[in-house]
Amino acid sequence: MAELPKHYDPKAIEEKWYGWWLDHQSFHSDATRGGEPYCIVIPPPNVTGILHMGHALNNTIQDVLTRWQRMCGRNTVWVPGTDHAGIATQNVVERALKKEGRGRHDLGREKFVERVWQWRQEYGGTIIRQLKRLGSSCDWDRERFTMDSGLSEAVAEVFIRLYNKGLIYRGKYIINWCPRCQTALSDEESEHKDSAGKLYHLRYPVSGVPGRQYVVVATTRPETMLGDTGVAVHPSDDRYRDLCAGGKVTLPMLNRELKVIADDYVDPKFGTGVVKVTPAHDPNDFAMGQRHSLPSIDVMTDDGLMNAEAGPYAGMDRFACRKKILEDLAAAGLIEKIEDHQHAVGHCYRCHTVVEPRLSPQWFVRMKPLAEPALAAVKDGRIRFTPDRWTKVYTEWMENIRDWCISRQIWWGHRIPVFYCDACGHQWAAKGQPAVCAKCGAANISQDEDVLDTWFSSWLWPFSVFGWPQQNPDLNFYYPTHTLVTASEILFFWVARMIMAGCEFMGDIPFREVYIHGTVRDDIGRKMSKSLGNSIDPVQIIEKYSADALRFSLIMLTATGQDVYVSEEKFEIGRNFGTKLWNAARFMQMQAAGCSGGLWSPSSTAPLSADDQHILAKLNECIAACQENLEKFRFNDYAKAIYEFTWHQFCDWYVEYSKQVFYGDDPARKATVLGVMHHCLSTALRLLHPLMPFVTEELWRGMGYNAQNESILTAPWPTPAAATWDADTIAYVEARHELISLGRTLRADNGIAPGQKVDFVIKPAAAASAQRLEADRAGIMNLLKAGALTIDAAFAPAQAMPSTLTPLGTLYMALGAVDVAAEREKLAKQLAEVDRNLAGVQAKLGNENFVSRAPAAVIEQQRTLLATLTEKRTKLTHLIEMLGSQT
RNA sequence: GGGCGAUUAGCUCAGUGGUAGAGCACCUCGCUUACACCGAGGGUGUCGCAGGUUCAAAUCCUGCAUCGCCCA
Repeated sequence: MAELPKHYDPKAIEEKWYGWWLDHQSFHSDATRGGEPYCIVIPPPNVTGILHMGHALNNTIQDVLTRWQRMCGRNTVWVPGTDHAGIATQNVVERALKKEGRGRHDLGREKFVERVWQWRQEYGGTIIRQLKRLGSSCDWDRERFTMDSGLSEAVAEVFIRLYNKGLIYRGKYIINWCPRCQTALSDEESEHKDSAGKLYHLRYPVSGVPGRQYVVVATTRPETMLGDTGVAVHPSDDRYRDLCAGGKVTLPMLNRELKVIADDYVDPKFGTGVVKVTPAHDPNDFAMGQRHSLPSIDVMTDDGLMNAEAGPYAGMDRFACRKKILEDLAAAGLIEKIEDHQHAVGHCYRCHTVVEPRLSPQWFVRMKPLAEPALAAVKDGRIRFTPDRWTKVYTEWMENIRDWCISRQIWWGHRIPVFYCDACGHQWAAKGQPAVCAKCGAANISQDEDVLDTWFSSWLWPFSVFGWPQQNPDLNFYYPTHTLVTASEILFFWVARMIMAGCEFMGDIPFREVYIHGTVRDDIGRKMSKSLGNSIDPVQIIEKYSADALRFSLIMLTATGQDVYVSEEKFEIGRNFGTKLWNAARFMQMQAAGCSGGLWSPSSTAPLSADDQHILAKLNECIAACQENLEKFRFNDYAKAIYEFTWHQFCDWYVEYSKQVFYGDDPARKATVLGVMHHCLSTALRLLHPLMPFVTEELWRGMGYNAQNESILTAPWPTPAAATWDADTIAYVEARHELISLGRTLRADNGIAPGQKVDFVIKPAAAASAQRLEADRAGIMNLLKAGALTIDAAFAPAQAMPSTLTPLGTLYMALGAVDVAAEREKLAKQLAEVDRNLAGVQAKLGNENFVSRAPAAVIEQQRTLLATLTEKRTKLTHLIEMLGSQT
């Protein structure tokens, strides 16, 4: 095979392998194939969306799980798709129309919806293409869209079932109205932002109460006073007994008489203890209005202007009206005071316009009955959240659940399947387009104008993607799905509702585990957003650093469930790691020539050196760590485990060790070492494949590991091998690594250039280590760049020599000229450190409480430490004495 | 106002009771035939503050401070 180029060039390779996987249906799963299923459904991205870092993280995690489980042999499917994003998509198309000088009403409903479909055909595939660039191993044959006919049927089915069960109702309630989108929003779609506002204290004239000219009410939205129909005080508030006993309060500007009511809702301690009551523009006021039969007066239009009820202010924008009404009140001397006031103001999650709480006829789902089984599913552990703390957030939301406003006053979406008969007034829910009234048979019927909230289709996703309500083998095989991977932002919007829908319509949970990852932020902690201009485009990162680098870096940075801080330089981690891996493979290719006979494999009986055994032991540890961390959703620890093994164990030590074998003249040893390397690399590639699918596939084939499994995608996930080595050997190699590092420090401290050879002497601490060191002489010399190496238990330096204590003995470096003062200082510092530690250990062991109460193992550990430190102290003292006798 | 999270090396973060760690950045030396997207070496940081529990606390408990998020 051709020699690999020096640098990995991802571009061509990523395209090549993604194409190959698609051509070979590698991501496709089929229920008829049987086996143990593993299933993930994608959180469907918005069809208008483009890939951002949040998607990149979310989908990388799903792909890691999917590829891992596929390699583990499960019949794995990751179902992709997009949602129709009612408001967002309609906004996009309306904007395009506006450029043509037209609005949706110019086209009419039917033509407009056609136009949206057209838009979707043309531009809706962007994010899907981007997910492919990322390497997502979705089963694209199963791609779904929430407006597909099948999914639309699911929506209708669900609506009708709930409607007939009495769980869907229509009524006039306070909802969040977006005057720009001109539609109702659910509570979850109204984002509360803290704003610096004002609290206006207004005087409302009073008559019929001696000594009281007016009452003072406080409000943050003075324009809503035009809809006031009452003022309220707390029933036990003695200050206002007189007012309740027959006072008359008049609304300024409109001279409307306001009813005085007493209601527990009023907080006597807030403001003056009197509140204005505006039932049509505030949820709490609405509730009070209901309790006291106050009329509700809506003073605004759909687009946020004041309507005829606002009298002289009719036609003004709501904020212009606020300004004008304050001027007028001030002129009339009716403003008592204005205070600064911090409060949360709802904003439309799509267009960020200030939401207007407003009385409006809308459709709602009664959530309480749906919430109970969904709450139980989490409480009894059938569904597990990771990190666990989300369980509490979920529980609290579910326990205080409020009804869900599902109607939207837009055209793009699933139209509410409710029909009205003009003849008999009958109202019913039905699929399709009934021709006549279900009750009286009259033909003049009409359908409700509203469409459903997009989430009303998303909450069915885990089963609607498999064809529900049609019963079929896929649904039986894949449902319930296994893992849901999502960000905390849509816990209420989506996750909670899916659980409710699963329990209600499938009679079973939709998934077993929910992994909630953090939000991707910029490197100073701000959420990435277009308006801040701080977002990093994942596609650009892929162009510059490769998809593998993007994926690896993101996961490496993501502590379980914590937010991720990214900046562009961070992606170098993944790129550098890919190159490192690539070059290790190149090195192995170059060594193949000098081997004779069969390469080592785990079934070989060829003798293994200590280093061979050590790297195999480390590989075992790595396999175990990858497995454990993936099982626990500790993706960054999984990434770190494979990174640490590949770079610091395999490349830093084993590859370096191998050089003296390859540069030597023992062909059988060469074959063994190369075989061990291939075993390590082919295993590491498989462990890494879920995270870096492209480079691992390229190397899998490039290194010729594809005899049994053409693609690494279906190669078996590694399991730890049976250990054929002993702990002493492994410990010895670790100790020797330490010796070599300490020797290098000696060199650096004494200013020896990296290439310069210098002689070393080891005075071994024990006979056993002397033997092993002797056997490893060549390797040690190589790694220390030693000119000569003496191993001598009786060694006593005839002159001053830089030295250091290692676990295997004292290491001396031969130098012509030695800076004795510097050497003495270094040793003195080490001695001080030993003394400090010694004091700590002695204090512990001298403490009777410690000895009597600490576990035996801890005491033993401290005793060993005491012995080690004492010995170290003796040796250091000796070294210093030796120096002292020199000049 | 309620809840949750964070506070550890210059930066980003691991570390859930037993001698403080990683990556990056930075400094020194080196283009030694896998790799300069590299190698070797370099870490005293009041583990936010104050109490408490314990033989032993970055780790458990309480309070406080600062920052962030969610919900009212």
